[in-house]
Amino acid sequence: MSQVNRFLQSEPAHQLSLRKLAKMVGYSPGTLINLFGSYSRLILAANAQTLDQIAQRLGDRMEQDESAETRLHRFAEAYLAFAQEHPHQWRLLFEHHLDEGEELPQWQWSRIDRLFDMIEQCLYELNKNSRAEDRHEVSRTIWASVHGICALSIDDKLFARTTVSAESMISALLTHFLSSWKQY
Amino acid sequence: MSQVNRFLQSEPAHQLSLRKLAKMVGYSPGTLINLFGSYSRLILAANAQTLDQIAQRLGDRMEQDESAETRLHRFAEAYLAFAQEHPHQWRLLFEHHLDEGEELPQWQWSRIDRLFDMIEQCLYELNKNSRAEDRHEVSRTIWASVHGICALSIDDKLFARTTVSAESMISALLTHFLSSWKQY
DNA sequence: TTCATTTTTTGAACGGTGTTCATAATGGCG
DNA sequence: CGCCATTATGAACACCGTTCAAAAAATGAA
Repeated sequence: MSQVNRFLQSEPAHQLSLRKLAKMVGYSPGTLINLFGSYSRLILAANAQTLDQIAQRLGDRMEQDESAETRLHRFAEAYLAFAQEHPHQWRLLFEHHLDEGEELPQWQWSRIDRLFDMIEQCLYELNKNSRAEDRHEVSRTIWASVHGICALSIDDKLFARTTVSAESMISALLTHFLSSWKQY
Repeated sequence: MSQVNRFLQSEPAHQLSLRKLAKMVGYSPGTLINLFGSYSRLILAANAQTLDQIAQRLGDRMEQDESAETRLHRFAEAYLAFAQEHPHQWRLLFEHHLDEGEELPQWQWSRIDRLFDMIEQCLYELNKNSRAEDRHEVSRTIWASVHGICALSIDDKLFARTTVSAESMISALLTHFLSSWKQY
């Protein structure tokens, strides 16, 4: 069902509909719905694919053997780049709230975990005295912060008088935060 | 049209509809639409009210004469508190994308600006050598970061093995970031 | 008050949405 | 071929935001 994400390259998510999608792939609306269970779960499947794309890009960016700190910078830059290149797709990934139904598959969970592990590994290299639980929390803190900058940036809700670049904001965030954190 | 936000206290935004709202306030759907122009603009008006609520709470929290750094902490805590107390209302404020139509009114803009000014004032007290443009960008960076933590926290998308508290994440973020930033 | 004019409100209608389900088409295989 | 199980359909349902001619209400002048 990559047709979903292909649609989202050019049009926002709220323009997409089960019926349009059905016409696109040559199926009846009802067919799609008893294949995925519901429209919401279809979106969930598309989001799973999106997350795979992101995971792969971030994984690639992490393989280089630079310093832990610049690796974190590359990580965040890649994350921002994806959000900027595929804003509709990226937004859908986070704005879709699964409705009391099933949780997302745990192979998805594990893939997310692996990404956080990369961050935590960098944090370990930056401060080998740090406790594992701290690195766990800090990895979430950093990622959520970067995520917030990306989100408000692509929605143009930073309310800046002069347009500020998300790149430099992320860079400043990481530089200052890490410079303090890595010394306890 | 505070009935909108009253509804959002107990039910998510996607459960709300023009027709339900019309029944609630005793008007016909069509009446509401040629009063606000469209459903989207009605939501915009409700969001304006939400932003006023937030602005007032943050403003109150800033009047105390504590140190600049703890004032920033109070600021972020109040922001998080509102998001946690009114998650649907808060989400709608940021997930509603205005559709190619009008911009949000500029009295709204100025109210947002005033909030950022408070942050920038704290930043100035923390580092009087800082340049104004830097404070401008850093205020956005801090706010976007705090916002990201709030957003992922109330959506429960932090993917933490043990539930981590958003409060401590925000506190750590501000502490470490500012401790580095305030010395250039 | 009465009547004409402007403003406000309505409700039916339109095209769209996700979802259900009896029915129909299809595929596999003795 | 005939039978069964799987798969796909499309009409129907209840809802959505939006439009607009007509009706109701408010206004003001005579």
